[in-house]
Amino acid sequence: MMAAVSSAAGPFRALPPQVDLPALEHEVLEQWEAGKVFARTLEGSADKPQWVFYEGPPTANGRPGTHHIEARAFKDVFPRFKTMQGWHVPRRAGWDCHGLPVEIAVEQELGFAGKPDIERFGIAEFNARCRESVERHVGAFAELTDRMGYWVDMSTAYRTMDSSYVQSVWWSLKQVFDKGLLVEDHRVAPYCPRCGTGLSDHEVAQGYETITDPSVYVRLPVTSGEWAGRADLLVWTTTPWTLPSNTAVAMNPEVTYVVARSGADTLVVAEPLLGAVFGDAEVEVLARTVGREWEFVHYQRPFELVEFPAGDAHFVVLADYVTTDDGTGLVHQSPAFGADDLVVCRGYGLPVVNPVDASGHFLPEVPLVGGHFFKAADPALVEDLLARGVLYRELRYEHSYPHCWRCHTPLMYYAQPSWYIRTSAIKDQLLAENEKTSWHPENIQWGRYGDWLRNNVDWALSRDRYWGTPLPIWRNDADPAKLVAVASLAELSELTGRDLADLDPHRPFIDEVTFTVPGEEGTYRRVRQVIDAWYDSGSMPFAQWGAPHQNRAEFEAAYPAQFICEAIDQTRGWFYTLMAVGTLVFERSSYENVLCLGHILAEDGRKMSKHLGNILEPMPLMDRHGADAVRWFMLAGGSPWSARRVGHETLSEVVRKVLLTYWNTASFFTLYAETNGWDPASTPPPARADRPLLDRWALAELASVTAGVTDALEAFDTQTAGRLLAEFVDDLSNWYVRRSRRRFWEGDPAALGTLHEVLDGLTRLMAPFTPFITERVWGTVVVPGAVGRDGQGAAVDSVHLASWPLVDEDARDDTLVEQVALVRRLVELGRSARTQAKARTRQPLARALVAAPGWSELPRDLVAEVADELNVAELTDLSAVGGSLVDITVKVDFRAVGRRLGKQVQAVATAVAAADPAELVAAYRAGTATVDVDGTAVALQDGDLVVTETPREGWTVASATGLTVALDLTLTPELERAGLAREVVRLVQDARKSAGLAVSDRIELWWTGEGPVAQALTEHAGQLSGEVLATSLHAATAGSGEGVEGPQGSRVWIARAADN
RNA sequence: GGGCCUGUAGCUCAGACGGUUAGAGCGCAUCCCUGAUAAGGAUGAGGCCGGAGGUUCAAGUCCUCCCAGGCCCA
Repeated sequence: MMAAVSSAAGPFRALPPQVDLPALEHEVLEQWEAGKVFARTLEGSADKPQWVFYEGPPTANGRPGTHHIEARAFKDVFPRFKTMQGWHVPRRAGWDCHGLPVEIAVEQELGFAGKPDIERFGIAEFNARCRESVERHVGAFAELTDRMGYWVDMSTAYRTMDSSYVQSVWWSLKQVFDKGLLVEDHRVAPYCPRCGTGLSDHEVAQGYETITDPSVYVRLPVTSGEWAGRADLLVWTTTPWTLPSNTAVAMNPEVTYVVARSGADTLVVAEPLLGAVFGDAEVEVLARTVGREWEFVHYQRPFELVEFPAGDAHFVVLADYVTTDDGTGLVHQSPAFGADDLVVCRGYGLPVVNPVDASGHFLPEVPLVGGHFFKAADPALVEDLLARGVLYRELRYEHSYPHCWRCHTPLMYYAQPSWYIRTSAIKDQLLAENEKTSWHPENIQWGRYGDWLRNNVDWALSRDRYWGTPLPIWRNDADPAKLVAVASLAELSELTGRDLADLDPHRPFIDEVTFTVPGEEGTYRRVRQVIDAWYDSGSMPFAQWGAPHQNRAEFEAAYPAQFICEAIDQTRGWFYTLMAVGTLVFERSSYENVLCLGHILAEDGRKMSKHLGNILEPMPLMDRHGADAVRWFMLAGGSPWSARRVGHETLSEVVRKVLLTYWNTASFFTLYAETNGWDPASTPPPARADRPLLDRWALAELASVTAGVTDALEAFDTQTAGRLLAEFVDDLSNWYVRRSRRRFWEGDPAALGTLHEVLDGLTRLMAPFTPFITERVWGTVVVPGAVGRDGQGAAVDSVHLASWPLVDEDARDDTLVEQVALVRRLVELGRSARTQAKARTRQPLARALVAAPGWSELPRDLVAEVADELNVAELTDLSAVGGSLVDITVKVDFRAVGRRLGKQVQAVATAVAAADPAELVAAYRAGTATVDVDGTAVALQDGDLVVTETPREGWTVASATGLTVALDLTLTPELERAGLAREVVRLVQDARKSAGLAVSDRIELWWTGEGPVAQALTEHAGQLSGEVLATSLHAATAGSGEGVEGPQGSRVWIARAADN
């Protein structure tokens, strides 16, 4: 900090006007660390009611990006706000440790190609590497968290891989199992052949990619019935690799199909698709029948590469799901690779033939494509179809196709046994829980998220993988129908008779645990799967405590959460799993309010991505602009729920407009508080009512901003809160401080006390948004002057330990706020008029005319504000000047009249426009105005008209609706001399500044000049020396060439006075 | 194909209960002000408020349809 330069004895020390915000933030971080401030906010509120926040665990995989700051800023601002309001808000960090992302990262490090490599390497060693990888990445997140000032307790962070966490998850799964909602089923499910595991719907949802596939139309000759040997079924598919296992062809029973001949082809297609198939070619329709007539008609299958079991196959089946939207209306069936196919073919007792192994490759014995990866087999198969004349047409087809969200391998739909949670059975409950949840923004509730719930399908829970919470189900090897779900290692110890309390519950160790049940044949062995890591994160409300095995009371006290927050991609992720697990296990959702954020984009409006080269790394970003700036942008720069672009431009604007303006106001205060040695303890400001209007205005604005910000934050609306704060910072600096400067120079306790009080309130309001800069201002501005004024404990050493400001109802003064707003509008108009006339503000003018509603009620002090700001000696009310000299335009105030008279407003407006303005306004001001509408007299009330008056001539005028300022530009020699004196004052002030003088330094002043300048300086010598703090004024001999050039050939120069 | 979001100045975005001259900031130009200010202020250019209908005395704002972009899903 700057050393004290003054001998004054007040408690304040000046803050430098310039500030290096990132450096300041590092100092504040040290201060928090040393003072254990975060911990003290928690300890201090320990006896207060709890406001529960859940931290959605980031996947501890890969490095954090700038978008991570977004959610973390919101996760920080509301707990800080609530803490200041007097709630106890424990915040516990967490890390999502399990899952495919981690496994894939480790596989890549080890150069593995798939599961066989892992099996050879050893599961124990592989999982150890996964654990180590997770621990590595946690560090980078912790660093980001700390730097941005996100207060969350990382020392007690929960980790989904910890034994206690895993056992809590087990416990919950056993609850689900006992309710009959955890079942094994053989279904066709999305499956990643590279990872060798099925995926859940919400994982699939994240991995759609646009790709081009072959789109083939294939002829299948009819071999039975009326058309045997005379026609071909035409089927369409985008997955030629499923054709070798073709089992049937499905037709819609209700759709009309035709047998159509075109050239050499005779094909069976759905009638509505005739045009799409044949195009412009000439077509002869030979027959027309509904689909159901075709049932059991046999055909020749496209390939003879795969053996089918004995029994009937390769005939037409009927299925309602077949549409005529695209293709041919005949759908090729391969039950191993299609969910619908499996259901339909099962109904006909057809076999499930699968020539593709679990790694996605055709079995080696399959001719032509043996050993090919499924998608890579397409070209060879299509070529063969073409060669045999079976291919009718081949196109390229661009569509979005699901890919593995982690490794980008195209997914197969693949029939295999999996464990499911029957969430569809609790759909109504989920909808009911959603009804009770408060979403921000609202539309997510019944839009994106509600749709997702309404279309709920069972949760595919199991993964045939390694690094995850093992599915805690043991199966009897003699009777596979006998299953035991286990809720903890303690329970497992009982079942096995061994103490397993310290067993690592992960694979492969848990797989080795087997047991028998007395009186039952066979041995119980664990099923091999692990579970979806999303289930882990959805379990955090209880698993973070290890509940219910331990900390049961803590868990119950903190369930459900009042607040969670993530980005919109979590609608089907954490928002869902958290609600689903809560509802499954406790029949109650685990959160009440959820804030759903839009994504952060790069400056070019695209997603940040490595290959676009538009990544902004979070740590350098904060070290350049400061964490406060980045936080402010995230919280208040645009709407949090729409996508926003972040860039250096935007951030430096935040720094300049918000942070530096605030800082400079604080710095200004300290400068004059120190210079004047102001001590509120010995020189308290006068009672509010006795302070100047401007002080009361600042306090009134503060009260109204306090109310507005509080309301906005209660509604989770940081954007509105931020806008109010930014506007207030601007008003405070550019109106209150600027207009009150003179009083600060003089050390007026009313001004100093008011600004001190306002900075106190403002700093508290801003603290949750920008915790660093407010902390410094608190320490240097608020604390030294705190004298227990407001009973809110102002003297605490951190703003984050301070209480949230209450709205000072006594200070609110809406009339005053409106009057000052009027003053500022008039000043703007006056400046506009000056600019038009090229009359610089430094040139004093004799008078101006003002017309404005409410002008006559304006207090003298505020009138003086306008006069001073416009540098005009006298302001006259235009309406007092007299009708003959002014032009009057008048129109109705549609809002006022429309509200009262409804549709008559237009007629009134016409009548008002037709009336003589001067007469009408005179009557209106007397309260007796009426207009004639269709023969009836309509009385006009006060506020019904907008009157704009402008002087007829000889004035420079600026007007807005209902407001006019007119300047008299006549310059007398006296006024010109006053202008010259002002000019010289400005020159001297510039000279002071460039000489680096302190604001209170006294100077000696020399000048040369002749004629009006000399006269002006002599005449205004007192004012001049007063303004520039000159102890003596010397008229020097002309022509010495010293100093700076002034108006009309004058020169001035200065020296610091000896007696400072 | 369905759902949702967005569309306002060259760019980034505000616009309460519908009210008649639609606002900021950035950028540009010309000025002004300055005992805190890296700031601030004024003026100017720049707008069919995506388009078309409708409701209403009155629509950027409410309703319907369409167009464009994005996200999510089939």
